[in-house]
Amino acid sequence: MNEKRKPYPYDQFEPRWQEFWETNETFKTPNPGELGFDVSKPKYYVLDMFPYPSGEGLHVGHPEGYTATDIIARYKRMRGYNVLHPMGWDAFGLPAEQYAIKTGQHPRITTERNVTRFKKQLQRIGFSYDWSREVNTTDPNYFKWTQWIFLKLYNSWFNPATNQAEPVETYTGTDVNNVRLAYVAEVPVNWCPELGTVLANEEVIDGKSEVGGFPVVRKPMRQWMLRITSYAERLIDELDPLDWPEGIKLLQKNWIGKSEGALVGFQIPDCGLRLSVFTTRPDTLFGATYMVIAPEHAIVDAITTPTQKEAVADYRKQIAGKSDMDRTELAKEKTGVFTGSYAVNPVNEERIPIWIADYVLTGYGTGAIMAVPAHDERDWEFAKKFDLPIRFVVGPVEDEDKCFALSGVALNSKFLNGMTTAEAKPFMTTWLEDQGLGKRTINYKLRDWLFSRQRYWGEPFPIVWENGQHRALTPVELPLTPPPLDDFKPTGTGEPPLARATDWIRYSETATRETNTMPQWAGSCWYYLRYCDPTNSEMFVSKEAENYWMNNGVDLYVGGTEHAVLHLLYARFWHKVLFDLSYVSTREPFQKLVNQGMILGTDGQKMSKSRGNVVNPDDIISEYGADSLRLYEMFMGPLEQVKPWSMSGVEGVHRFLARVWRLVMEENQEGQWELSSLLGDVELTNRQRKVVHAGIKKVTEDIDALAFNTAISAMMVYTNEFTGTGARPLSAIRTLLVLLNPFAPHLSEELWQRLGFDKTVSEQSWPEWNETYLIEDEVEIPVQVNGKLRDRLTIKKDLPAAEIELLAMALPKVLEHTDGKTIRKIVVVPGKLVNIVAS
RNA sequence: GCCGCUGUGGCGAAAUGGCAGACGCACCGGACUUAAAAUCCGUUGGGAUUUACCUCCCGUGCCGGUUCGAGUCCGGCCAGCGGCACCA
Repeated sequence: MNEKRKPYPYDQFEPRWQEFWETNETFKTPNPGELGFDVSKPKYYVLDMFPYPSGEGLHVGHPEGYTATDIIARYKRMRGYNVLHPMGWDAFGLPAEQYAIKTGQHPRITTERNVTRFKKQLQRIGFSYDWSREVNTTDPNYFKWTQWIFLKLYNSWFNPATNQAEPVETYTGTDVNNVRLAYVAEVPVNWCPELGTVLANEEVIDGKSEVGGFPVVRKPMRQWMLRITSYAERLIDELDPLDWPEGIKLLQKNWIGKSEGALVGFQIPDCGLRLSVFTTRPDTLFGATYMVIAPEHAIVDAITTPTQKEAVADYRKQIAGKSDMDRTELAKEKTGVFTGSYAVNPVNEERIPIWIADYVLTGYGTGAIMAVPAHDERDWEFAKKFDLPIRFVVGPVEDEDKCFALSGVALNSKFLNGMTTAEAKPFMTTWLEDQGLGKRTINYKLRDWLFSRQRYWGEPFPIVWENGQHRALTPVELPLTPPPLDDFKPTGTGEPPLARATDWIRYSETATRETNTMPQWAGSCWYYLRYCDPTNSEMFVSKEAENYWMNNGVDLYVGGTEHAVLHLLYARFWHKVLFDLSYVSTREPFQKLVNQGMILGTDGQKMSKSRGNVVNPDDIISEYGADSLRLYEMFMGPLEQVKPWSMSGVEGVHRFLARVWRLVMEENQEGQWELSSLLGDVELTNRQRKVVHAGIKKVTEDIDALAFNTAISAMMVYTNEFTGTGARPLSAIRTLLVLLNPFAPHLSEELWQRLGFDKTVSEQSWPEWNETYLIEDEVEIPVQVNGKLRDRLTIKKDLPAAEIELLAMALPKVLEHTDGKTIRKIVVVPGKLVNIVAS
């Protein structure tokens, strides 16, 4: 019946300290110019990826990154920084809307309830967020500025001459609507009938929606787009100096997919048109034996001959009915139809047939290719299937029955013959340019960002339509809030749910509102800026606050890899636009990025409800306390690594914290905790002093390197050293509590207070170590024979190499193992080791 | 298929090119206890040999290389995980 006796009373003091921090606003960070701001301190901005407050509540993956940043935040404060460490909610999104569709409950209510729950859960872990800076993307005072930034995009264009965004007023071309960074286009989109909305390419996985896994089909629709492709070059180049994991940089680069090549024009004599293709292998032009264009290509009707008309029409119909997934599944087998027309290869005047095939994509390059079957796998397959000619123009050709897609030496190529691929490429490009047949070009895989959704629970576009023309609202008309609705269901026609709000739509006698909403990514594109100045009603962030906190960007940004190409690319894009328009002071938002590794279930599998292996942080806190949760999440292994959860591991760190507790406290006869009788104001022994200083050094260096697991090991070693029956020096315990504070803030504060030390631990400055205490005058070094450990030698640290050698050679073990052998070499690394090479 | 990451005890892991396995878990043994829990102390990579202290051999996914010396550096594989996937 008795509740299990707790090894230490965390359940009593943890809530007390959380309340203390809240009432005292311990972690409130003033802005420059505000009361309590200290100009003399340097700034540090440490940021978490804010969560989507789902109905499920927090899972143990969240506190992993959040604990890491909290340790850094607390540590940096103790090291004398002004620390910005905020938290907020990325609260627009599909789950709340789906729930609303099912229950009729307004998404705002669901969202508020989830936010409250998330916040409570986070506060139970004792994070040192400045909650006065909390932001919520669904708050009109927040999305007012999301809409405002959208208007900046709408009212800007990318000037290639200056390589940056400028206000549309500087554009001198004919139609500004062709260059706006936010524009409307009729494009083939990923339409998800089940969700009743279109999705970005990034939100479609294997032809299914990322959310829900519903089928997605291609369908042309009128949509809002953001011209992110203008920034492709800068998004690649400006990645270089950032302190990000190389893998993530690479992921972004591959996503943007830059490739250099040439545009080549092919004449079609029969209709007088010219077909332009993109190729990265202009050196293989002599091997182009046919052409392929995408079935959707605009030129198809014009070039199809009467005899092929029916076949082409059939094929196009067949392709149009296929979803992307079907296409992928059928990718193994090439399909296509001959158009009946021929083009002329500009280098050799050869007539080559033009086909249509769905292996050529509309959206990339010009939607047309020159096929060089001898040197391209896909063209090879296609040529084999339809019996088209194959001509090798790069050698050495070892097997005529295989495609040769590598670099080599040009052959059968007239003026290119003998050149290596690397030489032939630029030579041919220059030749084409000189002849007026083509030009050097760079192509990107990145497409413009499909920015509209047919949903209710998102930011409405600050746009009205009049006489078929779109026009921006003025900033004073913001925020534009969504209308109240009873029915949140998709209309099924592609018309967004907002279309049901007939009053809201009517802007004036002649103008109606845009009914699409922005995607969930919108709010997270700039939230880190809002934290700098969260309540500003005049600007999205004041110049002064932005200048101070964003100087050199966010200093540390921690989050999961799943955002490598979505959020992190979008946010960089918006930031660059704001930079170009002089609203922010840095080219890049996030100076240093760290990805925490996923936490798996105890079975080593990804945590999921269906597997039933989900660990709930609330349960861990109830049973072991918040400090144990924090400590375990950090002790599991390196932050960036994927690692499985272990309940006995939690108990392990829990026992460690209990040992720290009993270092200071002991239980009396009545079972009450009182200060340990072993505590004393005693001098440290040399050994203890070394342990203290080595501990400070290790913990400090490990925190700086984000190696929290080894920092915790070091504190365990430290604690074990003083856990004995001997006297416990207060000075050593005091230092331990300071080192422990960023990791286990509740326990360290509680013990600090019970010991009657000054103020709180949070207010202490970080301890320094003294290197001289770490130097031993005697060291034990290994003695090896032929690289194998044979004995050890304890010597004075600065003993000359010659003397070490003598001592080593006199060791019985050494004599034994070198007996009968010739000494070839003796390697002495003073203070490190001796290696005797004998044979 | 391409790109990236990771392979070390029974488990999570640690190790500026220099004593492999710190720290923790689990296991085993001991102390305390009427007993249990908790706590404290100790053992624990594998093998051979020995009464015992000892001593020796093997060992960081596999094969090779550089080096006095490789978990660490280089080359070639293999496996697991993640990303991209007809991008011309």
